[in-house]
Amino acid sequence: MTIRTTMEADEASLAGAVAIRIRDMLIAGEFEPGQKLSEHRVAADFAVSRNTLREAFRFLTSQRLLSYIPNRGVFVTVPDEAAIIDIYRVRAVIQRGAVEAASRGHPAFARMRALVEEGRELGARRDWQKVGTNNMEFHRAMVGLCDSPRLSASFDLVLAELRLAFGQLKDTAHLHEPYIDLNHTLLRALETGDRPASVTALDAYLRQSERGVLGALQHRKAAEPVKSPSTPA
Amino acid sequence: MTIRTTMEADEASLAGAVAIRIRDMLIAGEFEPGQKLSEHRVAADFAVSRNTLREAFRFLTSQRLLSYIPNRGVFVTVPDEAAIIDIYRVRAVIQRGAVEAASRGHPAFARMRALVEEGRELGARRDWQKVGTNNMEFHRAMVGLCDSPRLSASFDLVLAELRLAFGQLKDTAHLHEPYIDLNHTLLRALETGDRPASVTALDAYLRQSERGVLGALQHRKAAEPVKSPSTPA
DNA sequence: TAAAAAATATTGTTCAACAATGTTGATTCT
DNA sequence: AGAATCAACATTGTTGAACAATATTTTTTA
Repeated sequence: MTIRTTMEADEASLAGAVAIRIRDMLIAGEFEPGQKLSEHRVAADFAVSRNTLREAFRFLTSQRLLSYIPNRGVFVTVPDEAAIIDIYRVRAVIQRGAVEAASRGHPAFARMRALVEEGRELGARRDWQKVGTNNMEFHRAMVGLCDSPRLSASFDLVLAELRLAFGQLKDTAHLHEPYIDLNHTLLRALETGDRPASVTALDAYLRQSERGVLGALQHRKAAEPVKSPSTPA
Repeated sequence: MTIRTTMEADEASLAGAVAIRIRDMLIAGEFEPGQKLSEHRVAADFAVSRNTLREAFRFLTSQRLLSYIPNRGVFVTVPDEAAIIDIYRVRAVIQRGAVEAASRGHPAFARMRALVEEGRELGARRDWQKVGTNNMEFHRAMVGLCDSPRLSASFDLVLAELRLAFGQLKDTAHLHEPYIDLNHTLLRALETGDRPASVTALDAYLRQSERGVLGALQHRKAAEPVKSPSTPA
C-alpha cells in the first residue's frame, strides 16, 4: 500500500530494484567512465528482460547518472569540469538555504552530531572510503534542516552525481580527511545559531571540496578509446 | 548525434514523446485529479504499446506528476497543501540563489524584460491563461541568472508540479493578474543590483502567489470518489 | 447482511519478432 | 596505400502476445 512518489527508486518493481543495483555499482566505480552499457549484455547480467532494463535505464538517465544517445545506447556519464562546478553551485544554493532554515533544536542536529562523531572515529581508523560516505550523509542531514522533501530530493540527485564522479577518480584516499573538522566547525556554528559564521564555514567547506574534486579530476581513469563519446554529459 | 541528459524528456523516443504529450495534458488539466490511468486504455489512446507507455509513466512518476502504487497502477498526482508549501520553499531557496547570482548585464535580464512587456500586453487583453504561462516563464528566466542547468532543471520540476496543481483548480482566472506588477518591481530591483530590494520583492511575490494557490486549493475539482487514493502525493 | 469464494480485470514481466539505425569489414576505385 | 562504397552484421526501438501475481468485482453461501 506504500505510495511511491519515486524520488527514491522504488525497489518494489524489478526495474526499480535493478536501477538501484546499477546506481550503486555506478557510485562504487564498478564501470569505466563513459562505458557503453549494452541492453543485451546488461539484461543478461542482471537476469531481467530488455524491456525491464530499459525502464531502469530511463530512470537512471533522468538522474543524470547515465547518458542516453538515441539509437546508440546508454553510457556511463562522465561528469566533466563544468558538471562539477554546476553541482557545487547547486550545493551552495541549497545548503545556504539550509543555513537560513536552521532553527534551534531541530532534529537534524542530532543526526549531524552523531555523524560528526562517527566521522571522527572513521578518520582515526583511516577508513577513508567510509569517511567519504559519512561526509555525504552529514551534508544530507544538513539539508534536512529545510524540512523540504523536494529540496532533499534535488540535493540527493547532485550528491549521487558527485559520488559518480568520485567513483571515477583514483587517489581519492585522503580527499575527505580535512572535511571531518570542517563539518564539525560548521555544525557548531549552526547549532549556536550564528548565521554569518555558518555561511563562512559552509563556503570554506564547499570551496575546499570543490577544489579537491576538480584537482583529482585531472588524473581520471581513462575511458574506453572510441567506444564512448568524448563528452556524454 | 544529440546527447540527451534528459531533463527535457527526449522527444526522440516514442516513450519520451508520449511522456511530453501526457505531461502537457496533465498541465492543461485534461485529467481529473487523482484519476487512475489504466495502462491498457492510455496505451490504446496514444496508440503505443504498454511497454512503451510504462517507460513514459516511469518518467512522469520520477517528475512527481504521476503517482505510482505498486500493483495498483498510476494516478494523476493531486498536490496537497503540504506539496504547495514545499514547492514554494524550493522556489524561495532557488530564487534567492538567483538574486545572489544576479550580475549586471546578464543575458537573462533581456528575456525577463521582454516577458514583463509581454505580460503587460496579455494582461491588457485579459488573456489570463497566457498571463499565467508568461509569469512562469518570467521566473524560469530569473533562475537563468544562476547559469546552472541543474538548478534550472530542479526549478522546472517544481514549476511543472505547480502547473499541475493549477490545472486542477478552477476560478484561476484573475489569479495571475497582480503578478504582472510584482514581476516588474522585482526585475527593476534586480537590474539595479539592489539585493535587499530584490529579496523583498521576491518574498512579496512568493508570499502572495503561495497564498493565492493555497486559497484556490480549497475549492478544487472533485476527485473520483473511491477509484483513487485520498492522498496519492 | 456479511463473510467467503469464485470470476474477472489489471499490473508485472518476459519473450520473440521485426523495422530502423549504427557499426564493421570487405571491396573497389583512384 | 588510402579513401569511398556497399554489403553484412549488431544494436536499439517498438510491438504484441503470453502468463504469473496481485487487485477488484461479483456471486455464492452461511
